[in-house]
Amino acid sequence: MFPIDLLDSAPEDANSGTNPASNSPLLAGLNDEQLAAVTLPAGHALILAGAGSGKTRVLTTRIAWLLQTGQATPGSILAVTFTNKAAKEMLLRLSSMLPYNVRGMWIGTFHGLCNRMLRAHYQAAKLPQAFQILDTQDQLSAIKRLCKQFNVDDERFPPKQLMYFIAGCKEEGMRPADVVATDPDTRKKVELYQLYEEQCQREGVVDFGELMLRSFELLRDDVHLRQHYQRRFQHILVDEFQDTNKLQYQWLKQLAGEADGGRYVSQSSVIAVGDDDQSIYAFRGARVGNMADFIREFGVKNQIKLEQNYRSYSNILDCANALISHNSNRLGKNLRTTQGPGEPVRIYESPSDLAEAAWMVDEIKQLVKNDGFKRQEIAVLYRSNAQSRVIESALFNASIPYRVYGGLRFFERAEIKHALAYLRLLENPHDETSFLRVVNFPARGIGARTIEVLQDTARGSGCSLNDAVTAVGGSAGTKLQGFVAKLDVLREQTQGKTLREIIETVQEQSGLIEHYRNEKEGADRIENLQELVTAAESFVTQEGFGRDAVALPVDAQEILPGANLSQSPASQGLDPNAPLLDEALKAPAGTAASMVNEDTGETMSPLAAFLSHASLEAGDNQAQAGQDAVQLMTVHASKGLEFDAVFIGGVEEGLFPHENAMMDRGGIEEERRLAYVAITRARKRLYLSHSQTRMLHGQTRYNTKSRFFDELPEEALKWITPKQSGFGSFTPNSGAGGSYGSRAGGQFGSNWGSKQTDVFASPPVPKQKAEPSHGMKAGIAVFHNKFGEGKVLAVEGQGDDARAQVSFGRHGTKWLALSIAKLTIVD
DNA sequence: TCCTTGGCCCTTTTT
DNA sequence: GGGCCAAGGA
Repeated sequence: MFPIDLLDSAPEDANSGTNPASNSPLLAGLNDEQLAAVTLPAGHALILAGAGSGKTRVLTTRIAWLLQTGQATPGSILAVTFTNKAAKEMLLRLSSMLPYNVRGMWIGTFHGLCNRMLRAHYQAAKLPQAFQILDTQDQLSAIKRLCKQFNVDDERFPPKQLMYFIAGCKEEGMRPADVVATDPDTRKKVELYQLYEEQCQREGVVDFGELMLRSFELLRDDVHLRQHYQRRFQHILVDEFQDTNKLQYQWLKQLAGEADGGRYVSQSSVIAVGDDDQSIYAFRGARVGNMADFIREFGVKNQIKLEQNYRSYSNILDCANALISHNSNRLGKNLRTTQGPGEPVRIYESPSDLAEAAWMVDEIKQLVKNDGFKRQEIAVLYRSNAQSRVIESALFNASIPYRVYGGLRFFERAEIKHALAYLRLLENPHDETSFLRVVNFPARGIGARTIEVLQDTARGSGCSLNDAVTAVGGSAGTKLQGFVAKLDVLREQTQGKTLREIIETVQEQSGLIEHYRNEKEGADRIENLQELVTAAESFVTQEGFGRDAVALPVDAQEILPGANLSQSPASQGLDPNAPLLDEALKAPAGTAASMVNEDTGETMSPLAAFLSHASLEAGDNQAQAGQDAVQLMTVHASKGLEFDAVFIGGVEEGLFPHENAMMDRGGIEEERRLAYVAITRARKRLYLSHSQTRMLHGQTRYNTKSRFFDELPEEALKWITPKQSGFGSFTPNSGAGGSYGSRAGGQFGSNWGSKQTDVFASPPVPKQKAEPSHGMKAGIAVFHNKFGEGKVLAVEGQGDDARAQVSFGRHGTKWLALSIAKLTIVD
């Protein structure tokens, strides 16, 4: 057995000793590359940080070092990341290095910082003060509404596709007028894009792309504001630079002062940190090319590569390096480690996805039992979410705790969105997405027909739905007016209340709680609604509003002196030379935010801030953190994480690389980067597997092993075959379909035989227990005298203890002891 | 108005 | 296979 604890003390130790200049405790333990990056002189620089090379550490230490050596003030730093997770991590580390509150610093996600900027300058950005942020769900429903209104053929222009189109345009920085439309379809889409924009503006809402674009335009078009921020941010640090899209890069250029063609060039230093080999978000507009552009356009002299990897054994790194070397146009980088080769990377072929999952379960059991791995240090990664189901059920049947990342997150839950919609309407009654979401929820007799009349009326008189209700007659009008009156009453009742009180009042008065109380499965939802109160309370405390802060000011205009300001930047307190930040950092927390304050971003009441937070940060779905459970997630979701043991399933042509990515070279290269990311997650053990058959979308597919296997170094691999044989040999071309597997060359690659031990003579079937006598297994149909026909979801236990989980439709899902319940198997 | 049914779609995912 | 949505019946 491999001594797995060999590594446990390694990372920090391996870091030290190479650094002669570590006279500051801050710099202690950095290796030469890291030290050079942390102590870079002023000027633009690119840091190519390989996986596991201590990137976040370098970034945060750099910031702390700048501050400690007096080269920067907290307010002169802008640090931007992509995910809330990364931003939080950075803030957390910084706050442990720095003696003061780092919350007021401009550290956050692109969208979070844009939101902050737009809140502080909402008038210059031509937005209402209480503008609301649409998340993807909201955006889609807004687009659907628009399409309905203009009778758009949703066969020809599916709303989802329109949404991608609009988001894509915004990612490129294009307004409708900027889009070159050569064909009628595109012209129509541009027209709808224009209408969508008008709708959003009318309703006072912005989508994610708009946050970015609006903020960019604000900087571009308002010379005073731009110069102010350019002078202010002397140090700009960008994390995951390879994932920036065109617009984000332009935004950075505005802040860095490079965009004015030399007329105004700031003294700022931009440090971009990234890894071109880990760019995996091209499908949402990320442009690796930004790295090369950055080097050229900013005249970057300083490039530092962090290639020392503190995470993985060399067999794993060798695989990663060899694989990624097949990509073209790389900036060039090779991970190295001082750790030994470690275990070989294991590769497994299975006859079916079920067998693959069963093999994983067996291996996981051994890792835990024999090799002392913790379950939470074992991850199963897959290319697409659909793959998780089979693995989940295998783990479930083996009673191995697991946790699936991804899926529905807290703020995306229907009941939470309903509650938030009421809250948003308190702030902004013209937010039609929210209005329509709850106008008849809980049901109050306002049907589709009534809504239609209301929408027509509103359109006819050019006002919002909220304002149009008085113009609707009859009983329909009465009901609508009742709804609006209810909102008015709520707005009244919540004046001067704390956020907690507001949410509780709204949930109670809106009838949401009542509604879910009467619903069969409403208990969970009520629990979630209560959780919303808790979330709000901890938000308020964390943001420094103070628990008792008044969340809805009695009169916003009065409390917010910024509210009626001004066109001139001077009147917004934007004296470029004013020391903005130290004040902000010292500002006493605990009062309701009351100034237009760029450092906290709040022109906002706690309620407004919380609503922004809910849109920008959907909240995680990590149900029972802390439980020692195997981690299941997509490769995308695994970025930035690491595990002792990693399984990558479904490494097959068509799945990984994904068939939709095979059209062009760029697609394959992105898939390869994705595989690179997946491989570099592993510290000690790495398993790759592929399956000859796989059920996907209700069809059996026959996949060949991925081309990526051919790009791995043979000496780092171990091709494992099952110890036990059995079952008839697998015939690839049996069965229907075949459209997937019939690639030239047949099922097995040309160099297959040399690597695989006799695959046909003893088919690679993993160890399987003999079929239990009751014959129950997940997926089969059964009949029960009382509950009728049902489907077995899972089986566990043996002999007399054996029990099955069966879904009976209207009777729900039940666990039945097989020795007692009379279940017959239906063909 | 609510519930059932059938058709359709299906890569990855953050903000 | 399964989730979502629109349509149709009670």
